[in-house]
Amino acid sequence: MVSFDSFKPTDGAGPIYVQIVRHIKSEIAAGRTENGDELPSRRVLSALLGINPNTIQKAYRILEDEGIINSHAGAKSYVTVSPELMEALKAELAESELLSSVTALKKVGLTKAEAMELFEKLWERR
Amino acid sequence: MVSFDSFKPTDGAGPIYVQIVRHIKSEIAAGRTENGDELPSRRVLSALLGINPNTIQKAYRILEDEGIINSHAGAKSYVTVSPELMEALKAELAESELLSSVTALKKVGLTKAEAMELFEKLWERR
DNA sequence: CTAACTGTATTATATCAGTAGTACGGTTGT
DNA sequence: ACAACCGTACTACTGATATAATACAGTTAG
Repeated sequence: MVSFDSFKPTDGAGPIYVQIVRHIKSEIAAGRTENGDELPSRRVLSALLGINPNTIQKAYRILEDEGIINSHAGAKSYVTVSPELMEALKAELAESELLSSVTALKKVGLTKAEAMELFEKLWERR
Repeated sequence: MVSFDSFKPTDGAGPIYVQIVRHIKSEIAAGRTENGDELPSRRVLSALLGINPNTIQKAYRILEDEGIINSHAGAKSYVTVSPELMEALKAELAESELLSSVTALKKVGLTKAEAMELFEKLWERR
Protein backbone atom coordinates (compact mmCIF):
# COMPACT_ATOMS: atom_id res chain seq x y z
CA MET A 1 0.00 0.00 0.00
CA VAL A 2 1.34 3.42 -0.97
CA SER A 3 2.01 5.42 2.20
CA PHE A 4 0.85 8.95 2.98
CA ASP A 5 2.20 9.00 6.53
CA SER A 6 4.57 11.92 6.13
CA PHE A 7 2.33 13.82 3.72
CA LYS A 8 0.53 17.01 4.58
CA PRO A 9 -0.82 19.40 1.92
CA THR A 10 1.11 22.67 2.38
CA ASP A 11 -0.20 26.16 1.71
CA GLY A 12 1.83 28.09 -0.82
CA ALA A 13 3.30 24.97 -2.40
CA GLY A 14 0.92 24.88 -5.35
CA PRO A 15 -2.37 23.02 -5.88
CA ILE A 16 -3.05 20.06 -3.58
CA TYR A 17 -3.59 17.65 -6.47
CA VAL A 18 -0.12 18.53 -7.82
CA GLN A 19 1.40 17.90 -4.39
CA ILE A 20 -0.22 14.47 -4.29
CA VAL A 21 1.12 13.63 -7.76
CA ARG A 22 4.60 14.71 -6.67
CA HIS A 23 4.38 12.76 -3.44
CA ILE A 24 3.50 9.50 -5.17
CA LYS A 25 6.23 10.01 -7.77
CA SER A 26 8.61 10.71 -4.91
CA GLU A 27 7.60 7.53 -3.08
CA ILE A 28 8.27 5.54 -6.24
CA ALA A 29 11.59 7.26 -6.93
CA ALA A 30 12.72 6.58 -3.36
CA GLY A 31 11.86 2.89 -3.71
CA ARG A 32 9.34 3.00 -0.89
CA THR A 33 6.64 2.10 -3.41
CA GLU A 34 7.07 -0.70 -5.93
CA ASN A 35 5.34 -1.99 -9.02
CA GLY A 36 2.03 -3.65 -8.11
CA ASP A 37 1.56 -1.73 -4.84
CA GLU A 38 -2.00 -0.87 -3.99
CA LEU A 39 -3.19 2.74 -3.75
CA PRO A 40 -5.62 3.99 -1.11
CA SER A 41 -9.09 4.42 -2.57
CA ARG A 42 -10.24 7.96 -3.44
CA ARG A 43 -12.66 8.00 -0.53
CA VAL A 44 -10.26 6.58 2.03
CA LEU A 45 -7.43 8.93 1.11
CA SER A 46 -9.73 11.96 1.03
CA ALA A 47 -10.90 11.14 4.56
CA LEU A 48 -7.32 10.52 5.69
CA LEU A 49 -6.04 13.84 4.34
CA GLY A 50 -9.18 15.81 5.13
CA ILE A 51 -9.70 16.93 1.54
CA ASN A 52 -12.34 16.36 -1.12
CA PRO A 53 -12.53 13.06 -3.10
CA ASN A 54 -12.60 15.05 -6.34
CA THR A 55 -9.16 16.47 -5.55
CA ILE A 56 -7.77 12.96 -5.11
CA GLN A 57 -9.43 11.83 -8.32
CA LYS A 58 -7.77 14.69 -10.17
CA ALA A 59 -4.33 13.61 -8.92
CA TYR A 60 -4.93 9.92 -9.67
CA ARG A 61 -6.23 10.79 -13.13
CA ILE A 62 -3.00 12.61 -13.96
CA LEU A 63 -0.90 9.68 -12.77
CA GLU A 64 -2.99 7.29 -14.86
CA ASP A 65 -2.57 9.50 -17.94
CA GLU A 66 1.20 9.31 -17.37
CA GLY A 67 1.01 5.51 -17.12
CA ILE A 68 2.19 5.42 -13.51
CA ILE A 69 -0.93 3.92 -11.99
CA ASN A 70 -3.71 1.71 -13.29
CA SER A 71 -7.43 2.17 -12.55
CA HIS A 72 -10.50 0.17 -13.57
CA ALA A 73 -14.08 1.00 -12.62
CA GLY A 74 -15.06 -0.90 -9.49
CA ALA A 75 -11.60 -2.33 -8.78
CA LYS A 76 -8.73 -1.03 -6.69
CA SER A 77 -5.95 1.06 -8.23
CA TYR A 78 -2.37 -0.15 -8.46
CA VAL A 79 1.06 1.28 -9.21
CA THR A 80 2.49 0.12 -12.55
CA VAL A 81 6.11 1.19 -12.98
CA SER A 82 9.11 -0.40 -14.65
CA PRO A 83 12.61 -0.09 -13.12
CA GLU A 84 13.53 2.24 -15.97
CA LEU A 85 10.56 4.52 -15.22
CA MET A 86 11.57 4.54 -11.57
CA GLU A 87 15.08 5.73 -12.41
CA ALA A 88 13.67 8.31 -14.81
CA LEU A 89 11.36 9.65 -12.09
CA LYS A 90 14.24 9.92 -9.65
CA ALA A 91 16.38 11.89 -12.10
CA GLU A 92 13.46 14.06 -13.16
CA LEU A 93 12.52 15.02 -9.59
CA ALA A 94 16.07 15.63 -8.40
CA GLU A 95 17.05 17.74 -11.39
CA SER A 96 13.91 19.86 -11.49
CA GLU A 97 14.23 20.56 -7.77
CA LEU A 98 17.89 21.56 -7.91
CA LEU A 99 17.76 23.48 -11.16
CA SER A 100 15.41 26.12 -9.81
CA SER A 101 17.60 26.57 -6.75
CA VAL A 102 20.79 26.88 -8.78
CA THR A 103 19.37 29.55 -11.05
CA ALA A 104 17.93 31.47 -8.08
CA LEU A 105 21.22 31.35 -6.19
CA LYS A 106 23.22 32.45 -9.20
CA LYS A 107 20.84 35.37 -9.61
CA VAL A 108 21.47 36.47 -6.03
CA GLY A 109 25.19 36.52 -6.79
CA LEU A 110 26.48 33.60 -4.73
CA THR A 111 29.66 31.87 -5.87
CA LYS A 112 29.71 28.11 -6.40
CA ALA A 113 31.77 27.65 -3.24
CA GLU A 114 29.38 29.72 -1.14
CA ALA A 115 26.39 27.89 -2.55
CA MET A 116 27.84 24.42 -1.95
CA GLU A 117 28.89 25.32 1.57
CA LEU A 118 25.37 26.47 2.36
CA PHE A 119 23.94 23.39 0.67
CA GLU A 120 26.06 21.08 2.82
CA LYS A 121 25.19 22.98 5.98
CA LEU A 122 21.46 22.70 5.27
CA TRP A 123 21.80 19.02 4.43
CA GLU A 124 23.36 18.24 7.82
CA ARG A 125 20.75 20.25 9.68
CA ARG A 126 17.73 18.32 10.91
CA MET B 1 16.36 52.30 -12.08
CA VAL B 2 15.52 48.76 -11.00
CA SER B 3 16.04 46.45 -13.98
CA PHE B 4 13.59 43.85 -15.28
CA ASP B 5 15.71 42.86 -18.28
CA SER B 6 16.15 39.22 -17.37
CA PHE B 7 12.69 38.84 -15.88
CA LYS B 8 9.88 36.87 -17.45
CA PRO B 9 6.84 35.70 -15.49
CA THR B 10 6.97 31.89 -15.56
CA ASP B 11 4.00 29.55 -15.58
CA GLY B 12 3.96 27.11 -12.72
CA ALA B 13 6.22 29.22 -10.51
CA GLY B 14 3.44 30.69 -8.42
CA PRO B 15 1.49 33.96 -8.73
CA ILE B 16 3.06 36.66 -10.91
CA TYR B 17 2.99 39.25 -8.14
CA VAL B 18 5.00 36.91 -5.91
CA GLN B 19 7.55 36.44 -8.69
CA ILE B 20 7.89 40.20 -9.01
CA VAL B 21 8.40 40.57 -5.25
CA ARG B 22 11.06 37.85 -5.34
CA HIS B 23 12.77 39.37 -8.36
CA ILE B 24 13.13 42.79 -6.74
CA LYS B 25 14.38 41.24 -3.50
CA SER B 26 16.82 39.24 -5.59
CA GLU B 27 18.07 42.34 -7.40
CA ILE B 28 18.68 44.03 -4.05
CA ALA B 29 20.37 40.98 -2.53
CA ALA B 30 22.68 40.71 -5.55
CA GLY B 31 23.68 44.37 -5.23
CA ARG B 32 22.35 45.25 -8.68
CA THR B 33 19.83 47.56 -7.01
CA GLU B 34 20.85 50.02 -4.30
CA ASN B 35 19.17 52.22 -1.76
CA GLY B 36 17.51 55.19 -3.50
CA ASP B 37 17.10 53.46 -6.87
CA GLU B 38 13.98 54.35 -8.78
CA LEU B 39 11.31 51.78 -9.61
CA PRO B 40 9.45 51.63 -12.94
CA SER B 41 5.95 53.06 -12.59
CA ARG B 42 3.03 50.63 -12.33
CA ARG B 43 1.85 51.52 -15.82
CA VAL B 44 5.27 51.36 -17.47
CA LEU B 45 6.20 48.02 -15.93
CA SER B 46 2.80 46.51 -16.70
CA ALA B 47 3.23 47.48 -20.36
CA LEU B 48 6.81 46.16 -20.37
CA LEU B 49 5.84 42.78 -18.93
CA GLY B 50 2.50 42.55 -20.71
CA ILE B 51 0.51 42.14 -17.51
CA ASN B 52 -2.13 44.12 -15.67
CA PRO B 53 -1.21 47.26 -13.66
CA ASN B 54 -3.15 45.87 -10.70
CA THR B 55 -0.80 42.89 -10.54
CA ILE B 56 2.21 45.24 -10.33
CA GLN B 57 0.44 47.31 -7.68
CA LYS B 58 -0.12 44.16 -5.62
CA ALA B 59 3.60 43.34 -5.73
CA TYR B 60 4.70 46.91 -4.94
CA ARG B 61 2.21 47.07 -2.09
CA ILE B 62 3.75 44.00 -0.47
CA LEU B 63 7.25 45.44 -0.81
CA GLU B 64 6.09 48.69 0.73
CA ASP B 65 4.49 46.85 3.66
CA GLU B 66 7.84 45.14 4.23
CA GLY B 67 9.61 48.52 4.18
CA ILE B 68 11.66 47.70 1.09
CA ILE B 69 10.26 50.38 -1.18
CA ASN B 70 8.66 53.77 -0.63
CA SER B 71 5.59 55.12 -2.45
CA HIS B 72 3.75 58.44 -2.27
CA ALA B 73 0.65 59.32 -4.27
CA GLY B 74 1.66 61.16 -7.42
CA ALA B 75 5.40 60.67 -6.97
CA LYS B 76 7.74 57.99 -8.21
CA SER B 77 8.58 54.96 -6.04
CA TYR B 78 12.06 54.30 -4.69
CA VAL B 79 13.98 51.48 -3.06
CA THR B 80 14.75 52.06 0.63
CA VAL B 81 17.10 49.43 2.02
CA SER B 82 19.87 49.49 4.60
CA PRO B 83 23.04 47.41 4.14
CA GLU B 84 21.83 45.15 6.96
CA LEU B 85 18.51 44.54 5.22
CA MET B 86 20.36 43.70 2.03
CA GLU B 87 22.41 41.02 3.78
CA ALA B 88 19.29 39.70 5.49
CA LEU B 89 17.50 39.42 2.14
CA LYS B 90 20.43 37.54 0.62
CA ALA B 91 20.49 35.00 3.44
CA GLU B 92 16.72 34.67 3.46
CA LEU B 93 16.46 34.02 -0.27
CA ALA B 94 19.38 31.60 -0.46
CA GLU B 95 18.26 29.55 2.51
CA SER B 96 14.59 29.33 1.56
CA GLU B 97 15.54 28.27 -1.97
CA LEU B 98 17.95 25.56 -0.89
CA LEU B 99 15.96 24.24 2.03
CA SER B 100 13.06 23.08 -0.12
CA SER B 101 15.47 21.32 -2.48
CA VAL B 102 17.33 19.60 0.34
CA THR B 103 14.16 18.22 1.90
CA ALA B 104 12.83 17.06 -1.48
CA LEU B 105 16.11 15.32 -2.37
CA LYS B 106 16.33 13.61 0.99
CA LYS B 107 12.79 12.34 0.50
CA VAL B 108 13.76 10.79 -2.84
CA GLY B 109 16.54 8.92 -1.07
CA LEU B 110 19.65 10.62 -2.46
CA THR B 111 22.82 10.57 -0.38
CA LYS B 112 24.61 13.81 0.46
CA ALA B 113 27.40 12.90 -1.95
CA GLU B 114 25.00 12.19 -4.81
CA ALA B 115 23.10 15.38 -4.14
CA MET B 116 26.21 17.57 -4.03
CA GLU B 117 27.61 15.99 -7.17
CA LEU B 118 24.37 16.72 -9.02
CA PHE B 119 24.31 20.22 -7.55
CA GLU B 120 27.81 20.96 -8.83
CA LYS B 121 27.02 19.52 -12.24
CA LEU B 122 23.94 21.72 -12.60
CA TRP B 123 25.87 24.77 -11.40
CA GLU B 124 28.47 24.35 -14.14
CA ARG B 125 25.84 23.83 -16.82
CA ARG B 126 24.69 26.92 -18.64
C1' DC C 1 -26.42 -13.62 -4.16
C1' DT C 2 -25.67 -9.54 -2.06
C1' DA C 3 -23.71 -6.13 0.56
C1' DA C 4 -19.89 -3.24 0.75
C1' DC C 5 -16.65 -1.30 -1.52
C1' DT C 6 -14.53 0.51 -5.85
C1' DG C 7 -13.86 4.07 -9.89
C1' DT C 8 -16.26 7.46 -12.49
C1' DA C 9 -19.32 11.30 -13.60
C1' DT C 10 -22.21 15.38 -12.89
C1' DT C 11 -23.81 19.77 -11.03
C1' DA C 12 -23.45 23.62 -7.90
C1' DT C 13 -20.94 26.77 -4.96
C1' DA C 14 -16.96 29.51 -2.98
C1' DT C 15 -12.56 31.51 -3.18
C1' DC C 16 -8.51 33.42 -5.26
C1' DA C 17 -5.39 35.11 -8.92
C1' DG C 18 -5.28 37.76 -12.66
C1' DT C 19 -7.41 40.75 -16.21
C1' DA C 20 -9.93 44.84 -17.72
C1' DG C 21 -11.66 49.36 -17.48
C1' DT C 22 -12.30 53.52 -15.17
C1' DA C 23 -11.79 57.24 -11.97
C1' DC C 24 -9.69 60.49 -8.63
C1' DG C 25 -6.31 63.36 -6.74
C1' DG C 26 -1.18 64.36 -5.87
C1' DT C 27 3.58 65.54 -7.95
C1' DT C 28 6.61 67.34 -11.27
C1' DG C 29 8.87 69.53 -15.27
C1' DT C 30 8.31 73.04 -18.51
C1' DA D 1 -0.48 77.23 -14.42
C1' DC D 2 -0.86 73.28 -16.85
C1' DA D 3 -0.07 69.11 -19.15
C1' DA D 4 1.84 64.76 -18.36
C1' DC D 5 2.94 61.87 -15.50
C1' DC D 6 2.38 59.41 -10.87
C1' DG D 7 0.06 56.30 -7.00
C1' DT D 8 -4.28 54.73 -5.44
C1' DA D 9 -8.92 52.87 -5.43
C1' DC D 10 -12.97 50.61 -7.11
C1' DT D 11 -16.05 47.38 -9.67
C1' DA D 12 -16.74 43.60 -12.84
C1' DC D 13 -15.27 39.62 -15.19
C1' DT D 14 -12.75 35.13 -16.25
C1' DG D 15 -10.38 30.81 -15.14
C1' DA D 16 -8.39 27.58 -11.84
C1' DT D 17 -8.69 25.35 -7.47
C1' DA D 18 -11.28 23.12 -4.11
C1' DT D 19 -15.53 21.82 -1.78
C1' DA D 20 -20.09 19.55 -1.51
C1' DA D 21 -23.70 16.46 -2.57
C1' DT D 22 -25.17 12.96 -5.32
C1' DA D 23 -25.57 9.25 -8.59
C1' DC D 24 -24.39 5.08 -11.24
C1' DA D 25 -22.13 0.93 -12.62
C1' DG D 26 -18.31 -2.53 -11.99
C1' DT D 27 -15.60 -5.64 -8.46
C1' DT D 28 -15.09 -8.46 -4.89
C1' DA D 29 -15.42 -10.78 -0.33
C1' DG D 30 -18.50 -13.13 2.78
